[in-house]
This record gives sequence, structure tokens and C-alpha cells, in this order.
Amino acid sequence: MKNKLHETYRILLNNFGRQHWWPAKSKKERKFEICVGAILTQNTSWKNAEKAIENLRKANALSKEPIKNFPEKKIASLIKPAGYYNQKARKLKAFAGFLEKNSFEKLEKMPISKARGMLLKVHGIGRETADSMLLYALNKPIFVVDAYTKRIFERIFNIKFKDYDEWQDFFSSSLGRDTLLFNEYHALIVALGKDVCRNKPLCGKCPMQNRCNAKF
DNA sequence: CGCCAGGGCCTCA
DNA sequence: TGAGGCCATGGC
Repeated sequence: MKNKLHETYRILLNNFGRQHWWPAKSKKERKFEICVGAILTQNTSWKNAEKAIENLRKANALSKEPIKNFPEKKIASLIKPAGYYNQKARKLKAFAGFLEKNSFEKLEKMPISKARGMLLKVHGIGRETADSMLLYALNKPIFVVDAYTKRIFERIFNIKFKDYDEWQDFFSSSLGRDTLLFNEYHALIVALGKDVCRNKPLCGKCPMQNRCNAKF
């Protein structure tokens, strides 16, 4: 399976090109933005999350202190384009509060599993969001599993796992611990999932159509 | 117009 | 532990 996963990556990269999501190195302010983005894009298109981020930026609210100090209603109104804005306002506040006692520097020095466990205790941070933060903000080699990942690999290889952690083990046991690879692979999976391997798939334009086990 | 986005929480068996 | 309801705007 190791070779197949690497081959799939190579095909997706050739077909879609580099996605330049979040860069490997970034400053503290940038890390915060990445984490905010990870929360705002929950079950939401990145375009809508981006609008919410720009609203926060224009209001000088895209950093820890204002997120912590502004009224929750105010945050909610700024992030309206991202949807679920009341819930997400609360989540952003919870994350800003978490950072009061836990700096990015501290998190980066911890073992991954410990940092992950701490993030998972924060309201609004589930496994995918925690892993996105670990991978894209803290540059930890952890594979992000989302709805696209499950759908795509269920179809291509006709495999299925019960829960999130089993999906993650499937990838990391085959691919090792390569932060840059995981960064780009997940972005490519999203590109394939949203434009081609949709709920109603467009198999005719899929770069994996020769190797895919799904029949439609 | 209906479908669905780069999920997670809560409740209830 | 798993299924199901809920949250909500905007692009297509």
C-alpha cells in the first residue's frame, strides 16, 4: 500500500500542481491566523472562511487579544460569512483563551500526542481541526483526515475504516512522518475531492480513473 | 431552486 | 460508540 499511496500522491501533484496552502515556516501571528482558519472552515468552503478572516483583519481582530476581549456578539458578526457564526465565535474565544496558558512555542516543543491531546480538550477543536493546526501551524508530521479523504480512498482502494484514528494510522504507517508530504498531500486530496471526486463524481476528468475501484 | 462546503457538540440509546 | 439533530452563509 505504501507504493500505491506514493503513486497516488505523484499523480495528484502532476495533475493539480502545488496547492500552496500554508507555508512550512511562519511567525506567531501567522500561526494564529492558520488556526483561526482551521476553525472557520469547519464544514464550510474556504472561500467563505476567507471572507470571515478578512473581516477580522479589517477590524484589527485577527489576533489573540481582540479575540479574547471583543464581545462574542461582535466576533460573531464579523465572521458571519463563514456560517455557524455563533458557534464559531465561541470556539475562537475558547482557542484564544487556551493560548493564554499555552504558547505556540510550548506546544511545538511537546511530543505531538501531548499537544494533540491538549488541543482536543478545547471547545470546538476536534480531531481534524487539531491535526490541521498541528500540521499547518506547528509543522508537525501528522496526517489530516477529512470527509474527502475517506470518500476518495474508499473509492480508489475499496477500503473502509471505522474511525478517524484508524484512517490516520493507515496513512502514517505507509507514508512515515513527512511534514511537507502531508502538507501537500492533504491539499491535493481536497482539490480532487471538491472538483472531481464529489458526492456525484466526475470520473471523466479524474486523474485516477484508470486505477480506481469504484464503479458508477 | 436544491445541494453542500477543508466538522464538532450534544443527546440518547 | 454510533447514529442523528443542530448549527448557517454563500457559491454553483
